[in-house]
Amino acid sequence: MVPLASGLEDDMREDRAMSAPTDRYAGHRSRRHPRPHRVVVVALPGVIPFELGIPSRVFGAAADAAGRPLYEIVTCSVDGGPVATDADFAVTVSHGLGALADADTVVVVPARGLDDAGEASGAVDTAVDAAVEAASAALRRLHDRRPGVRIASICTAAEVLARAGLLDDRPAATHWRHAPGFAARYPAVRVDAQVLYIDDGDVLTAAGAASGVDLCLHIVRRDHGVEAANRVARACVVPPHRDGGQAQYVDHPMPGSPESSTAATRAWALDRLDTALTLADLAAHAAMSVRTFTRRFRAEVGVSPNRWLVQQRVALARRLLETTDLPVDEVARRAGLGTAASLRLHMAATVGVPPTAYRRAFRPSAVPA
DNA sequence: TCTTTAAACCGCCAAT
DNA sequence: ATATTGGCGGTTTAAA
Repeated sequence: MVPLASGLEDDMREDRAMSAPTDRYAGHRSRRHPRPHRVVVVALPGVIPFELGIPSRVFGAAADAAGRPLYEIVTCSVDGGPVATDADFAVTVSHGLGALADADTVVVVPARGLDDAGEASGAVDTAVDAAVEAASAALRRLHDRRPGVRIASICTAAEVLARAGLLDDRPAATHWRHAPGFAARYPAVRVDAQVLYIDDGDVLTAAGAASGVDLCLHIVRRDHGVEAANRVARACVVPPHRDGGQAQYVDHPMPGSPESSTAATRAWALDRLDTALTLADLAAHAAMSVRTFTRRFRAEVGVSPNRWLVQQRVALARRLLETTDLPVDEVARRAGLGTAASLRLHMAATVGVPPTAYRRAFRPSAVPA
């Protein structure tokens, strides 16, 4: 008899689902052979070059074992104006929104002026506003006509998706500074300010620029598996996997309203992961009973306190393995996991790779095969 | 690998 | 009346 509510089982199921094809992406896979998967990056006027480069960098670095590119990248400027591109990658530039017609994945990147769009004053940059309007109308049409197309946004570009109605009744991530106004403007959107990114199937949103990298990696992982995504991560010199956050599967009461009462305690705990932290310690810091703390934590974060703690500890251990040559025992100690045996156990369960092999992928010289 | 033991988890429910 | 709290205890999980 398998325990029904075993969290570990859940996690392992998640991991398997993550590396295996799922039904909702079947369409993308079957279409892969006729022509490469086409990613269209939508640049609004005033686009921020740094953010514009994120999808092309990540998708551009994705290649199969033979080195052939897995994605074809087209950047299109909404207003038909010129877009500065990165010469390192084969990026086609298209003027206007026509390129959307045969997109498999669309990524909308943020632009200046979006972050304070529709602020209380009502003073909206009209050029940006017109472009947002045009882009969202085009996305709306695309979504209606070809429901399988993936549409993603990075940072404040969630504005465009929301305007198109694509986020109605769905969970969405956006930049934390942008979140309150955003939630007020689009009450139908379930804004989640806690997570890095949210994959809601055909609509995906990332919170900030760095999480935009995480989201793009996540897409590569879904399309082509963990190996391909890790190759991209190494090429881009970023950690291969930051989880989008379990909160995406939690029903948030309503956007904006409840300030998470455990956030301060989480930050506090993150600073002392190397020490022993009991549930009682955390509850004491939050000035709540253990029972209330556990319950609130579960509601706000989506996982139980200890499970979250272990996740954070494994994440820290991975960072140490990636960036230092500390002995595995020392890594385990600094991450608060006690012994190397414990670290190995957790990494096997969540990452699927034991510590030394994991390090070898990042620091070949430090760990002779 | 198996055993032991402490801690965590969460449904239930009376008290607030 | 409804909502939140926090103690209890059976079951599950993790560390040694």
